Amino acid sequence: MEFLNKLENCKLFTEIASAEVTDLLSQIDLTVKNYAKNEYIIRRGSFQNSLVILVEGIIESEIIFENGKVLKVSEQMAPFVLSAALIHGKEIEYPIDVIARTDVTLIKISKDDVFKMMQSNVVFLRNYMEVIAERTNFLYQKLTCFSFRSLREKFILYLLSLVQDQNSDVVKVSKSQSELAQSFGVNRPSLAREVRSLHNSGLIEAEGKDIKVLNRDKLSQQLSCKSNLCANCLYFERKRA
Amino acid sequence: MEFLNKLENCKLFTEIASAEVTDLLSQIDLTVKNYAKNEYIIRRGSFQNSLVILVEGIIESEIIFENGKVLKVSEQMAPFVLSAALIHGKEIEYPIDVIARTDVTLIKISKDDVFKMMQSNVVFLRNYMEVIAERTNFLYQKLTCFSFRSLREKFILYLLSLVQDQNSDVVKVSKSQSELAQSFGVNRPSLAREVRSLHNSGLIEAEGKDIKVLNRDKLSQQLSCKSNLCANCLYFERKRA
DNA sequence: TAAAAACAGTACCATATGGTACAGCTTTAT
DNA sequence: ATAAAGCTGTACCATATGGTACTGTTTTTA
Repeated sequence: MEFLNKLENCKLFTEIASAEVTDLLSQIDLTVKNYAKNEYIIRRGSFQNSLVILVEGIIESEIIFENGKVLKVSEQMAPFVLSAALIHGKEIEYPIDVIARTDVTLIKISKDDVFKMMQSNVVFLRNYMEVIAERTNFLYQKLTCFSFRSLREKFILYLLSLVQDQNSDVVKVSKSQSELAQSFGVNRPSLAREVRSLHNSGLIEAEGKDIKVLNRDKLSQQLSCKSNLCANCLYFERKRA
Repeated sequence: MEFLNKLENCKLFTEIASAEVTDLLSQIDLTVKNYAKNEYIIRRGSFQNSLVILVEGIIESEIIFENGKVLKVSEQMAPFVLSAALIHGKEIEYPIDVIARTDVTLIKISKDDVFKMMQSNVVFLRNYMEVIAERTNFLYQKLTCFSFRSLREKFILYLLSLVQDQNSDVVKVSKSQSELAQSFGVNRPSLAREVRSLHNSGLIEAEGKDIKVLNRDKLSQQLSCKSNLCANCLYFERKRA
């Protein structure tokens, strides 16, 4: 059980003593799977019956359409729980593609075994429901952001979150423009144009991946509504402790 | 317990015998609440700790922004379960506004009591998870539709769903243009323009709320991707048996 | 280290949608 | 019955974004 310590870090097992976790897991079947970088882990349209716990590596959830368009939904690093809600539906086609962005190790637990664990440990049940609640909230926020925010606003929100994360007005963008554009659901040149526009209005200084926020307040004023929706964790979910 | 029969129709209690439902409910506290038409049931930004079961009437979930913009997320008629996932989160601000569209009766059950029921009845737990799975799927579909579909496509999908529902090429639109526009997240005149455009291209004959689909196939061909995402239940969730 | 791939910057034009305004019709409330 | 409110249809212009193409730079891969 070499993944035990990694599993324990996962939100599903917080506040459950090591011994109890071992006990819980001994009642069920775990499948350990490895995926190479860029391999598909789940395909959109398939039927999923297993809970997936990412114990090593980084994955990306995205929707890849027939016409080649891509919407990047989120990016997550281990430990992370996948498809906690969806496996409990009947005949639900998985709505997104999940792809390994690095080499990845994950654990699969069948739906039935998930139920077993829910019934045999209340804390696990609580944790599980909390994971689902957070994901649901994430989806609502994403939806909100998509229908209310212009590209300019999306980028500003992203910038402000970087400023907060890196605790500095001079930030380094870690994503490529194409990636960002895919997260925002827009064309890549459109994003580049918007960055230039913010630069030219004197709100930021952008040079490659280095961006200096010149006036945080003026930047915030560009937002059509101040509600803190979307401010955090919207585009890329944060690492969970 | 006058609402018992109505509660039993709710998805949460399917495949649970009447006697058992009574038993389950006797262990917990139910609060019955009434709301008048157009009253707010839940406000965006508030903290919700109770499961809400709609037993009578019609409600609407929407996001109303400070600048007056509105996105209609869904419309549901009794029996329906609300906030099944979100109440289990810690400090999650409710992401949508819920409004009574008719006079409404609903039942509230505290988060703790929900847990009690989950633990004391496996079928209830299963049903509960299924409700959450469906809602999650709905949100993903909505998100997908929002990022991939043009207004024209959204309207075509809506039309095709009407054709299917009413089982005829001549359909009656039951919603006002403003409502539809809010569901699609666009301006009202933009929608009107698009309807005119479809009419002028000879794909439909639109006169007021009566629309005749002249060529179902040609209409479908306008869709950028054929995937059956969004085809059903996307804009307005269907009545659940 | 060289070749290939990915990337950022930019230009150009097309088009979808936003925003506003107004007219005439229909439904709802008084 | 009348006034008020809400609805559809339409026009006009502004603007945000899409789509494509090309260039030069940086990073990755072989």
